[in-house]
Amino acid sequence: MKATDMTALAKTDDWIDRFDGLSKLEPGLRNVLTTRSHVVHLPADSVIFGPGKSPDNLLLLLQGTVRVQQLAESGREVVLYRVTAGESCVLTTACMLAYEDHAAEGIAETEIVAAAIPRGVFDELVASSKEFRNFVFRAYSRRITDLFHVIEDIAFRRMDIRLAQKIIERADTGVLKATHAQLAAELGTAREVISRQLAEFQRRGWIAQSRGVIEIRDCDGLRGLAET
Amino acid sequence: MKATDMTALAKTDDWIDRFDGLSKLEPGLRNVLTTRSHVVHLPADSVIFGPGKSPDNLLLLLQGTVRVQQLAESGREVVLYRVTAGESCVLTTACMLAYEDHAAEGIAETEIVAAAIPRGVFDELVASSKEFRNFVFRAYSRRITDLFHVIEDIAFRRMDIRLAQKIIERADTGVLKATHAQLAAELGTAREVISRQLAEFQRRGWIAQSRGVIEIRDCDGLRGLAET
DNA sequence: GGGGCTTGTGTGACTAGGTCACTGATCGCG
DNA sequence: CGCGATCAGTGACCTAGTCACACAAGCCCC
Repeated sequence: MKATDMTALAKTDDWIDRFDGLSKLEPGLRNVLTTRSHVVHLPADSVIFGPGKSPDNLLLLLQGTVRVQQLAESGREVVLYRVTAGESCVLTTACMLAYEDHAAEGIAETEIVAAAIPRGVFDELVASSKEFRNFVFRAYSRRITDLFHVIEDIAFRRMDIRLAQKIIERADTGVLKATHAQLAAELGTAREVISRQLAEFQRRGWIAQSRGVIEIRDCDGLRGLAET
Repeated sequence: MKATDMTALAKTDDWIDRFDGLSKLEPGLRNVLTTRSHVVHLPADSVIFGPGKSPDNLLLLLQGTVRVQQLAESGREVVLYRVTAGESCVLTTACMLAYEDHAAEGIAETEIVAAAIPRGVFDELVASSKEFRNFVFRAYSRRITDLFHVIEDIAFRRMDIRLAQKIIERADTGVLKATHAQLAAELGTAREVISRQLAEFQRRGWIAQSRGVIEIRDCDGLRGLAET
């Protein structure tokens, strides 16, 4: 995205319409949102929140994606979910600040443009708008569903199936740029496990590999496994 | 709890004070709560909510505990968290109804007494009371923290440690009434795994077992493992 | 109070997944 | 070109989950 576009975004309130649940917001409240929030730009790899760093703004993502992951002391990680443009970071604000320190952190996967709503404004909007309340609770619901899904995956699903799904899901035009270590962190397992599974996928002709890149060769093969 | 006590509860509004975040609620709203919610009694093992059964009341637990667990198609389960007296079931209402069908279900572990707040009243209270909003968001926060904890446990912690912790946590006066199968469901693993671990604990003199009962013999031994 | 049922527990053999300690490959860069 | 850093492959070993059982303890119900 070019700087000029970003400036345009910052100066208009049309970003509100990018959020499903907010488009029907009462005009007066739209105004509150636009005048009392500010559009922020963050570079890729920024830590949005993390242990000891709770944000005091609710972020509504306009551009880019945020990866929310859980870290263990051992250094291993799992990706919990991703927040994409048009979504909000609810868990990470209203929630986080209220309770203890979490082992979860949110990281900008790309450059990011977001509308930051201060805590007070958030509270005010929740109080005054049914639309906004629905927006917030729907966002919560989605995230919690995501968490349930992660738990189910980790506890009950086989690694080979989860890996095949992940490859299909994240491969853009048949190519996925990621190291084995990154995929391991994504799925909450060890690098060696990924290496071995990918070697097997390759042996079966489903993928081709090179340093940091996986190329899908037989998507149906992968899909066959993924849908088991 | 006797029936007479329950009736007394239903007729007074003093249950509100059992909830930390609600005791300072504005008098008018206390009234809304008591007149427009009703106290319900449920027998043990009632399914409060589950796949295809989303509740349309927010439950505030006065007596008893609710176990929230995730089921897989395979039949295996994990316990996600428990709601105890003085807590609310937020995830299971505001959340559930909004989004897709979950694989999670809530079950009464004991006989239950709860205040049921209809959806409309909930919305009204969220709109009109900052106290109530904080109550709700704090409850969300706690639950989500619980979920994070479950994910961390399942993904990164060893079974023997988790089992030792669970025994300590749930053993009442040194005795835990539970079958191996129940403990397995609790921790999201297989019955055989529990049987083997318990056999090992017994061999070390930490516990004694009989059908459906585990008795702690050496709590320090268990604790030593649990705190690894 | 001895059958038969149901439910709970023990066990061995096997597979999947995670850990450790390496080696070798590839890349970027001075 | 050579060097350090990052990425990938491998074998040995351990933990955990699966499968297919056998066996044991309580529970009716004559």
